[in-house]
Amino acid sequence: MAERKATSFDIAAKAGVSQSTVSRALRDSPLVNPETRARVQAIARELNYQVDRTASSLRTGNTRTLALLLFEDAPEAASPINPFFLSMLGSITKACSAHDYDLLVSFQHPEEDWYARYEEAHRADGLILLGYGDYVSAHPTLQRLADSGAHWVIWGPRLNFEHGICVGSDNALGGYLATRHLLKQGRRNIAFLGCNSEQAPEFADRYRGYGDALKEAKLVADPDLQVYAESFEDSGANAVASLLDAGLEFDALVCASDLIAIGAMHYLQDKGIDVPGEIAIVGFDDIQAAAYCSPALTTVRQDVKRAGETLVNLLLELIESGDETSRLLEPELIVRESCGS
Amino acid sequence: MAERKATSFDIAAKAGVSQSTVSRALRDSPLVNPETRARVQAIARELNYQVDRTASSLRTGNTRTLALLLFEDAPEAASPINPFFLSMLGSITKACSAHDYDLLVSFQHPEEDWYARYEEAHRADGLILLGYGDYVSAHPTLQRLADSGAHWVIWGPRLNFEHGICVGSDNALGGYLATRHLLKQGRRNIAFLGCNSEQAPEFADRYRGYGDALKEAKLVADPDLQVYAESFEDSGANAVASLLDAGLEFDALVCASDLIAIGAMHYLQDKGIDVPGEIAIVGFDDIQAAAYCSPALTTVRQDVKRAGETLVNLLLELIESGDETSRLLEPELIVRESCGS
DNA sequence: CAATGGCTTGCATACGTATTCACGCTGGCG
DNA sequence: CGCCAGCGTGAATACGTATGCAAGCCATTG
Repeated sequence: MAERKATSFDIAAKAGVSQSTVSRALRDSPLVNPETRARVQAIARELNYQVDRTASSLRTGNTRTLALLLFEDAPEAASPINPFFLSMLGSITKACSAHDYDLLVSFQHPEEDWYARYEEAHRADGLILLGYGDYVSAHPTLQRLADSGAHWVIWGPRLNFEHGICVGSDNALGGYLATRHLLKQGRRNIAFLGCNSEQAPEFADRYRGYGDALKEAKLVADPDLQVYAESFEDSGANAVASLLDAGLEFDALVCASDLIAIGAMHYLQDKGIDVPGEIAIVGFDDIQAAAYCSPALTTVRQDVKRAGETLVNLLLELIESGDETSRLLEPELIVRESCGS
Repeated sequence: MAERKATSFDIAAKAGVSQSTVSRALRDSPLVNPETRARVQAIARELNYQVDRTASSLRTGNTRTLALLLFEDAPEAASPINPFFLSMLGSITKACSAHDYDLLVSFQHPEEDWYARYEEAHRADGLILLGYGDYVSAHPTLQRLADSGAHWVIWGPRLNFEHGICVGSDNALGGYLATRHLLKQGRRNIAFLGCNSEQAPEFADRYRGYGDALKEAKLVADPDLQVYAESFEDSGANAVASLLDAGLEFDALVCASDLIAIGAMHYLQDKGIDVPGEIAIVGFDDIQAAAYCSPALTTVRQDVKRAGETLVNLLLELIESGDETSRLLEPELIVRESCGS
């Protein structure tokens, strides 16, 4: 069957009506006689007719498609994708399906001038930007995007652009919950892994929450126990190693991400240190691996399903009504084994 | 800037040439004078002009877009996506980017009549089908797709359709490698978890490889040690529980997927049984969590990166030259801790 | 009986691009 | 000096759909 695809004209001919009527009938327009509509729709089914979305988009000006732009630190094909973003991708895809929208997915080299490609090229009605803060929000082209009147949402901390909206977790609250829980367990020397990240400004908020919880407990955070880490296992291992090497006393770790936590946990276990017996650990994100490792990782869950739905819903409302506001989602502490409860 | 988007006519006016010339210049046609071309391109840049892909597609008949259809057992938004497919999604996305193609991602309810939506509706030039075998390959609409002359590739075991090509792992080889390795470690009572899966026919090939390795070692597979499981943690736990409850002797598990292996491993650990001391475990897939669990899981890696590239490359060649053949990819044994090496 | 209005339908056009066809101009050659 | 070749350009059109506008028909009403 290399035959030409059926068009609305073919249906029109077969139904003995005009192409306009076919178009209206297929879109359930009230203008067309119910009988005619039924006849046209029957013929359309019979011919396996599908509206040509390309032509339809050209005519109507909208694509019923959203574009997801993923910003990764290392966009080479070799590197694995951050598992948290991968889950977000899954939930966003499902949220789009639910609204009968299609989703274009694409990786972006942060250095590239990605600004124009999608909305400009009339490929999508709106954009979802996903990636660790600095790689996206500090990008000069984001300003251009904001100025362009395009429809977009971004995952991450709130930004001050006139157009475009932000959806993110309340990272400070998350850091606070993690730390308070450890304090309730009686831990007193709590270190924080993930300060001064260049990669992820959201870590700074988590760190702030950690400080708040200590302050509330009338404790002073020991500056030596607050160390740098990025969201990789290696980095978590290095961070905890530096603490051990310095001979510091600590009985718990609040980690700015699960990858850091898992790296740190494995390092401690390799050194024969019991987790959570000697050192309790709390992570952040609740990636899938958090539940699988031993001991299972207590962590601050960012509800990926709700996040994806929120991003998509807000973007669609923004497209339709043009008016929406940024949102902050509440994270949730998931207590497993690594915190010693 | 709510202004109208610039069109090729705007550029034409500004450059003092016709729209035809603009179109040719932007596509680097040799027909147009190099000077004119440079001038036109400069103006296009200046106006932030982007070719309207919708109109372009309508005219040329191709979209430079592929569609990825993901078939999941439980398409409700609540359920998490199988991590192996999620990684494939990532690698396919990257492979498309590398070819400057866009990727449409969409979940499919297996019961639905998904056949027509993409190529038919002129949304994509080709289709990639991804999901556990039966949900896709046994579907009646796949036959319609195969008959329709559409361009598509499917991940999984080879199928006999006239059109369309299959890319999959050599699952039998994988099962063989896993089992042979355990035999080399001196294990003799090796159970297999994942027989008779309704979900995943590829498990049957893995099981066959397991049998081949035993036969090669002149061992007879104990039928009691070959149990049913689907690719969920719970199912793995149940499977190994049934072995323990039956009081059977075994010193190793070959699992048809990593999720099964992780479920089984945790169950054994809960019962105070040492892995790999008393029981060695090998999984299949090499999902991210395999490296993170304790002990780290020895597993048969399906090279997700190469798989994604192969799917995309073959599909593109199929679209362009119309002639390609199915491929079988070699899996690789990744030795970690859970096998007791 | 004429006028009005509601209900259906068809005609014509626009969306923005890519490409076929035709044409004008320049220079070389007979 | 005239003709032809070839390069560069423009005019016109097609891709398939959605929709504003106009018109036809029938029934109702004054």
